[in-house]
Amino acid sequence: MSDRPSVVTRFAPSPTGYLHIGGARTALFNWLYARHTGGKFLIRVEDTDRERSTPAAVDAIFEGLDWLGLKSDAEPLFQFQQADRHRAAVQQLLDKGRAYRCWMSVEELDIERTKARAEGRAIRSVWRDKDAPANDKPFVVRFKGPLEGETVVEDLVKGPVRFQNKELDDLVLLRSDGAPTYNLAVVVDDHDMGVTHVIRGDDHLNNAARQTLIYQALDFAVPAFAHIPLIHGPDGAKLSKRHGAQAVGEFADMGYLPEAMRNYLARLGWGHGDDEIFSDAQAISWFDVADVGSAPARLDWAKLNHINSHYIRLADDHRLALLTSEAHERLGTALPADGLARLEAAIPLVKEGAATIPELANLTLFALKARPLAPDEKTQGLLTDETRERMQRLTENLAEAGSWAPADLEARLKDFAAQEGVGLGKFGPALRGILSGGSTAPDLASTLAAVGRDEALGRLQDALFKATKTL
RNA sequence: GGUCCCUUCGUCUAUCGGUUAGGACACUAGAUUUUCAAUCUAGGAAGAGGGGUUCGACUCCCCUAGGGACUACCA
Repeated sequence: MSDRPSVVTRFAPSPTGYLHIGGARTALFNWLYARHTGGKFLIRVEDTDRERSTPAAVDAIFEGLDWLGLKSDAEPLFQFQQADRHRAAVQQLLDKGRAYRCWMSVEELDIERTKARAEGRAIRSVWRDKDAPANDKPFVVRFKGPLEGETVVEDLVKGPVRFQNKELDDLVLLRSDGAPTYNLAVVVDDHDMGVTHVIRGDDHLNNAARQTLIYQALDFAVPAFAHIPLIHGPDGAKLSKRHGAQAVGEFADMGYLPEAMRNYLARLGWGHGDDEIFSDAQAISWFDVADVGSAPARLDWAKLNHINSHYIRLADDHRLALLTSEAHERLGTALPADGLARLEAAIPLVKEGAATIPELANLTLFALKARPLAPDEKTQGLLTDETRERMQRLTENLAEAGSWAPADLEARLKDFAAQEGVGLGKFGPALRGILSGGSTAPDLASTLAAVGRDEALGRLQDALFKATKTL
């Protein structure tokens, strides 16, 4: 009996840049499927292109996966390190007559390519059936694909996809410098890693047919394929810089929570009835690649915001305070020494109104300002003589408050309004303006309480009594 | 050009031959109101087009149109 888990999935990014949001979703689907089936989720870095692969990109990708909470069940594999194994597989193919050396020059290839294109057929090398001449010129090794018959890719998302073998060209397995190419390496590595389900982007569907042929030539079991559609921008075009963000790091910086990202990304292209908001545990128990939609989905910022605001409400206040303080630093807000404590006091009051962390930063501004607050124009306008005098009476009233608890403050404000014979609208806005310095703030009693007795009375005094008298 | 994939409200989706085509986001109107929100209620909004198959098609088949991928000694 084998102790190998029944399902093994993998995420195989090429380290040529940051972790793209589409790639993140691919990783998420692989992860979900592995978790759902009780299998394993592996990561393989496809760095066979030495020109374009960079260590910085490797770091960026792992950082992105880490942030998203997608951990590999084994040490990540670096494809380039398997090069010897890849070359051995090519030798095997050569020995079996399923591959051949090709001495076509770049120029010759160019000519053949344009010719083949004009004739609407796949390109063929003249060396496919020619004996090797005695020479030491550089050559590549190509796969010798069948010219007849068809290859069917049984795709879990798209259904069976049929390809005529004669349409598939003889792809390069080994470059002239002896380095293996992607199409060979994926097959060998996926086999060696025991991958049973290849879940990857739509853009690989055509390759799947060629790869299937290689699997067969090598006598490897062909894994199940699932080609998931790419994510498009809100306008339906391929996601690009002008859509706001592509890298998962950018989403993090924009104040989205990883759990919100997982929920949103899972919902993009996959669904479970009418469920919109669900936990990781629910996603894992419900997810099946076969249920992934076959059409590309567009990134919808409004919905992402909605889901994120849901998770912000659920999030722990201390965690939010930390994130919000980072956001404030990025925004250039001057944080007082007790900034974190002030944030933690203010966040429960405003978190329901925030869709992202920067919004939370904006909503907590009122609590962080240092005395004396610069009065904004609107508040100045509110302070007619009548209102100013009423506010002075209110300040004196508040100064006598025995309790600074929100409920008591609330009652006190109401009593004061009654005592003055006016509605809250007569002085509420002015009180708010003075307390917040013009920033938005929660309801008045909560704001008073969050700011604290001394600070609140101080702010009132600064605004109302500066030139006249002290309290 | 060739091969392949895709097509339900503005967006994400449900529907797996018989539904008043459902939900969510967004939007609109109203309620609430001490700012900004949030919240509550109500409302408008969809099967790309054309042929078939069938008693009956969003659902199955074909064609067209429109998107997209691949067509590298990139992955």
